Amino acid sequence: MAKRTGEKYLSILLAAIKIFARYGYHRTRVSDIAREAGVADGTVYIYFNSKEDILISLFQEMMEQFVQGLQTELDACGNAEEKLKKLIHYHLETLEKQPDQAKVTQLELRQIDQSINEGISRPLMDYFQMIEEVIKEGQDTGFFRPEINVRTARKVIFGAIDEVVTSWVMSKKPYSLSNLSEPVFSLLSRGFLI
Amino acid sequence: MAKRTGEKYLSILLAAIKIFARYGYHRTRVSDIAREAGVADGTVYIYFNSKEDILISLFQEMMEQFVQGLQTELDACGNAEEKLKKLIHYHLETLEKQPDQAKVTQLELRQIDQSINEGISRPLMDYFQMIEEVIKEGQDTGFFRPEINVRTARKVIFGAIDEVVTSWVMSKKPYSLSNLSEPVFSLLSRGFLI
Amino acid sequence: MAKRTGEKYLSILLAAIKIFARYGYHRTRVSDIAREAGVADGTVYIYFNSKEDILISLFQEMMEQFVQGLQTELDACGNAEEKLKKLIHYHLETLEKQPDQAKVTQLELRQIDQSINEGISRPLMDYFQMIEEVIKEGQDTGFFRPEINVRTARKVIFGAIDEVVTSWVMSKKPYSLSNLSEPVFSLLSRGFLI
Amino acid sequence: MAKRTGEKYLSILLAAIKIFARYGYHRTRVSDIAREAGVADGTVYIYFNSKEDILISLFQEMMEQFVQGLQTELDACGNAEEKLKKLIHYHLETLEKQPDQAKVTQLELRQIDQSINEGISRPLMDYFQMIEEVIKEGQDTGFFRPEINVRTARKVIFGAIDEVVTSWVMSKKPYSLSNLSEPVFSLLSRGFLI
DNA sequence: GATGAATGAGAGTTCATTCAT
DNA sequence: AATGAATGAACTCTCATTCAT
Repeated sequence: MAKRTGEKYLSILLAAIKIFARYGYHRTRVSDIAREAGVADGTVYIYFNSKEDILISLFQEMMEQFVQGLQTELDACGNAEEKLKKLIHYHLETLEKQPDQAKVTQLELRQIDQSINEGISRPLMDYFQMIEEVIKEGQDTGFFRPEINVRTARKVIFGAIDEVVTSWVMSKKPYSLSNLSEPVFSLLSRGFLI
Repeated sequence: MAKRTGEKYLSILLAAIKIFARYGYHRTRVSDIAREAGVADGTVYIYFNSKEDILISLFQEMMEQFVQGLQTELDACGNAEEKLKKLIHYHLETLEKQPDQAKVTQLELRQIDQSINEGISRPLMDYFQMIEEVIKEGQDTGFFRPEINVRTARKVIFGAIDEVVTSWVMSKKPYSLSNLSEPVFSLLSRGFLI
Repeated sequence: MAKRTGEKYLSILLAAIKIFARYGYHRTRVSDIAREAGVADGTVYIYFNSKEDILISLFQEMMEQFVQGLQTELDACGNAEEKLKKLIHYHLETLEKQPDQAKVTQLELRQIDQSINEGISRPLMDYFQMIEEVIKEGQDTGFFRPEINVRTARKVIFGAIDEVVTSWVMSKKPYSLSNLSEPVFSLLSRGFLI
Repeated sequence: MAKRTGEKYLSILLAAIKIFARYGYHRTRVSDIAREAGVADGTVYIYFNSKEDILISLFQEMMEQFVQGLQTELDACGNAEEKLKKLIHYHLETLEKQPDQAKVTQLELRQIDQSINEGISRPLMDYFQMIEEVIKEGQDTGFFRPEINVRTARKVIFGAIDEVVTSWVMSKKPYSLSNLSEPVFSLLSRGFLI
């Protein structure tokens, strides 16, 4: 039923990022988004099924771009170690450059009933998949410890990066996020122990 | 204004954990909680200021217990390495034993407007503090790499554990959570590289 | 924010007069008015900001018509004495012909917090102004006693008429109100003394 | 059921005058009055049947005193003209000396559903009676015009005084109220005409 | 008599969504 | 496709009143 293409689709999406980031998901009215996008309230429902659908679509569009961009970057890397380093950097850098998106991703998106959310978890799965592939490659090529459980490792990596971003968003961003990619990588790759 | 002690305070809190875990924060009506607790709707407002206050108080009570229990455990450990291992294990084990609390902490709690939430971040700070102290101790005693930035390390550790728990909660818990403490510790302490 | 024009605006206003007069302001539910007006509950809030706003708007619309009609009548009078007579008669006659409005004006309107009510006092001021102008004219043309304080005189006149109406409304109207205009005028113009 | 005597009865009444005058009837909570009176919430219900009953009792006590005092004053007057003059003065002076009571009488009392209020109209009737008796006496003794309808005259007199007081209360009392008794009497007794 | 914790009915208002134009 | 007026379900919170102690 939802159209999901066209100029107005984009205006609404851009308006939504802005307004969600400013007021938060629950405090945002659909009419606020419509006004910011310069369309009528009803028009929003030509392009989206619901208010929640806007937020989810937002995330999907972002993830699609993110995953594509990440793939390109990874393809240019020589080995798994480089790839992991690149992945961390790309994640942090992308969100640093788009603070509204970062706010929506780290805070607003989590206000949606997680119980069902196919719409959120599916696009994430693609990213998770990529992380796991990097790990597997690292094991196959003898860079990473072979006894590591891939799935657990992925959770640790993603959780670490995600928390670093969340901290940054909540702290109102007084420091560079992408500068943290090196220490995060170092921690994850070499660990704490001497 | 809110009373915050007494038998009914506890009944309401226990009822809220159960109901929030079952239906989710937004789908829960205050009257649902009141009914489960066996009190009148109005009684809830003698002990709590608002529906949101219930959720936050829930978290605060849980964190207080958690932090206390963790402190006891850490005090019994010989060195920082052990402490870190214990911390990870305690975090996973505690939530595994209280799946309702885990659900509320990992999913429902994040549906509250993060923008203001002193009530959520303050108790977390205490936990963050403890993690950072373990790291510092590890550095002082020569177990952990001294060049590591303590704050970043804390985010990596907490993020990793938190993501492991979230995954478990969302997966409907078909596997043991506490069994993951060993691999998570191994990853964080030794890293990926061979 | 409130629209304040259109067909439905009027339906709601008319419904409100009827229902307020029948049940009283506090016992009337917004949904009662909506049903009587044949609109949805929410529609009321497109045209009015609040339940109180309906009552105040009601009064404002009535006063606007009242003041306009009165002006026309006064313009047709030859002198101040005639004007005062006409004013009293017009006031009593108007409310006698609109018993629902009379009830709302004399009883329900006064149940609103007087502390703030700009919305009530402003329209009244216009009427007070007209009364005072009649008095001044009477003094200028040598009909009325020149030493009389205009403001006090206005209060006496308005208070007298208002009380006569209130008595009539509370007595459930078993007698003609407009028939009292002659004796009221006589009392106010000539006084008690022989 | 209500006790209506005793030390606490009085404390509650005095507290109520103060709080009603300050916050208005509807914005006052029974617990506010109880706190001000230094008693428990439940105690209020030993002495009064309801919140409305407090307000009405307040008025009744005031009117009883008022009517008694007025009677004493009138008894000391030589003739009906003097009595009318005294009555107006006494009314204005009494409320001027008790501004909290004035506020409650002129504004808060009218927020009660007038439709039924026996409790308000009965005490008023006594006062109305007294006014009418003064008028009759004036007619009998040849001071007042005999053709005047007593009831209408009473409404005109009471309405005039009442409006003068209401204006004063709403204006936040920047002028002397009792000073107006002379001009009001002059207007009512001699009228407007030259 | 006095207390105050507990009750629970009650309604104004919001806003996502629809649909006639 | 676009509009925006209209809909009506949904729900938190207040507070007068009660009653066991």
